[in-house]
Amino acid sequence: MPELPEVETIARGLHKRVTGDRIESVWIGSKPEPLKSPAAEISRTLEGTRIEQVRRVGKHIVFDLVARSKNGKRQWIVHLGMTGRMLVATPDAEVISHTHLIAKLKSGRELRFIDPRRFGRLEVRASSFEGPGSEPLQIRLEEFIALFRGRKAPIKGALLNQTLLHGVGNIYADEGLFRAGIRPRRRAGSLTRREYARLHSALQEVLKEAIAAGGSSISDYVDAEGEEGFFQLQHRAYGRGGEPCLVCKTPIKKIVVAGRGTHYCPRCQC
DNA sequence: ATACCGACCTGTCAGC
DNA sequence: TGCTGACAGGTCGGTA
Repeated sequence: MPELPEVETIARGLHKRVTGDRIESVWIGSKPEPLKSPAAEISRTLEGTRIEQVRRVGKHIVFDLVARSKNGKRQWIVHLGMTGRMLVATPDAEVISHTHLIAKLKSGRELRFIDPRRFGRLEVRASSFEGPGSEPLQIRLEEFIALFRGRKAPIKGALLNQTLLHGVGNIYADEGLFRAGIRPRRRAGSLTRREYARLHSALQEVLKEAIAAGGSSISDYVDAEGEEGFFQLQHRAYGRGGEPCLVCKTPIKKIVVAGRGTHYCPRCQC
């Protein structure tokens, strides 16, 4: 589900609502599949800590936590997979199906992790989490070019590779390539300097606009307050297969690249 | 090292 | 109405 703008929106919402709160107890459901750390370790690590801040790294939500006694800094890393949600709820709110974790907070509120497809992952760590790749919103052009030089994979696939750039997923790869006028199947290493520059700024632009719109809600994305985003209304390529290009009216094509549904304009993108 | 492809899960929707 | 198959904001591990 969530790519950089959605995770950013969720992380900001969580930061606003739970910073300074304390995790009193943690319940983890009986199917502990969506975990990277063992369930007992997760509860033990979270319980009694104060939430110092919540932020996004790539597609991960990072909770920076401080234990009460020792100066034990620790982190709770959440990846939402395709369908994960992290909600702030009141205890009387109905516990919907596929709720895998509930953290009770001192304020009386709860953090709830819900994930129907269970592609999401929960992990606790002691050391600082850097994420697998570079931040799309921070990377400078030269470094951006260096990531893709020499690569034979299609540029779409390279954009999805989290060890290069982290945070870009299927929607924003398509939207970025559309805005940059570059076909998704072009070999990543074959772009001209001009094209890399266009892609670099197009990606940053679309990601920023999407954050400002609260992310894209296709079927089930909601932020920490349960609110939908509305950037899906501004998609120019993603999900528009067969519909006329907003620039030239040519029907948008839908193909498969790197195993993912891929949308592009055969006239505007070269 | 790099790239592809199926597997992992559940829900939904189109087509028959 | 109900079944089947395809598809979905993502990653991972095995294979070539």
